[in-house]
Amino acid sequence: MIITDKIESFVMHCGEMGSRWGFNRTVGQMYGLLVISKEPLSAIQISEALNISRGNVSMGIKELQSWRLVQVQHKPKDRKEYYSPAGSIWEMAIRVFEERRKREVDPTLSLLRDNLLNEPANEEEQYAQVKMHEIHELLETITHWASELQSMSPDKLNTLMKLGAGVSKVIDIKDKLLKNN
Amino acid sequence: MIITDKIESFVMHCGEMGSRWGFNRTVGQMYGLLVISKEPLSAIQISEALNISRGNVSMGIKELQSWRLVQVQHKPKDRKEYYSPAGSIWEMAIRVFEERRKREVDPTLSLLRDNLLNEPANEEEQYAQVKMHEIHELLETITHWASELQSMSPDKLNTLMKLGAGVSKVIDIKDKLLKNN
DNA sequence: TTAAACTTTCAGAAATTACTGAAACTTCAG
DNA sequence: CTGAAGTTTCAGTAATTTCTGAAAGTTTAA
Repeated sequence: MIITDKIESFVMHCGEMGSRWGFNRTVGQMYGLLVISKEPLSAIQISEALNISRGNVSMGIKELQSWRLVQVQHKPKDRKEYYSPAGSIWEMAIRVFEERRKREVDPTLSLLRDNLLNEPANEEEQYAQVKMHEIHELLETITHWASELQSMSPDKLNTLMKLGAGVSKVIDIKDKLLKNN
Repeated sequence: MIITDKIESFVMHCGEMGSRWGFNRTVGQMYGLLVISKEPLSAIQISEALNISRGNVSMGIKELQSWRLVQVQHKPKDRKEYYSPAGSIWEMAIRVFEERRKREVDPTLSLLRDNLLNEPANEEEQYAQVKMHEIHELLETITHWASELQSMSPDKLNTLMKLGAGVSKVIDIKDKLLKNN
């Protein structure tokens, strides 16, 4: 585990960004390290490379597993567990996206659904409910869309993204075709 | 500022989700409160409704302004500043999305760009660089796509989202049409 | 079984982040 | 000007989150 400057700067950056991405500094560093390491790493190697305690590594791995971002491997004649990133960069992005949706949006959707069941008791609540309804609708539309996109193949999705705003024109054409029929 | 149970549960929820959405508890509560309040609120009203100090409200408003999520208003014959959410629910979502991209993705893109300029010094770095390149490409594609989507009218975007995975078929049709010409 | 080699857990310490409240600052009516 | 009505700042404190390291737990080879 020789960590050169270049690798270190990337790993440290992942640490700094960690909390913005939804985990904490060391978990961010750990993931960064695993992603750019050619070989899977053992808990001890991670703890030495990042100067953190063995226990912390264990908790961090657990956290990364809850995000479905790491994989455990074993080497022959060795009882240690070795960790490596689960899936391609593309899958990593999908998973982070998906997990964040679960943590950031789903609880809100469920709260809103509950609140929308009761009749508003006064004018203030009436207004509040209208707003909650708007938010609910928007979040529903977005999550539904997101899950449909996720079900597309990476390949198709790539085409779609590269198409960019051009998709708007394609939709216009479709509308015209439909009218003519 | 009568806060009924229903309104309170929403506001408190925004508080709990606050840190996941990128700000802290009180900032989340403040924003939730502003969103479901029919009338703009003064700093004092916010501080009383949420039981937080006047100074904290000031800092929170500053934070929300940095996200471009609140607007200041004035009432005639009144020197106080009144705050209300900036823009529709739709715009709110766009802004949160945009600001988060700035904070969560842009710094990483710039780090990756810098790192990719130098030649890898050894095999480990070689591998690291390949990975960084993959990440860079993915993030570029996504941010570029996101900014194109943002430039579409809410209306078009809505059509697109409602179309969902169906967009894939539309693209297929387009490809066929192109081949025939 | 045993014990070595490993992993996990968790109470308490350390580090970080958020909040308060008082002082400093700003604005404006008289 | 002056001072009343407001806003902002920030040092110190409170609350929360993260990290450590030792103890408990697990697995497996012999």
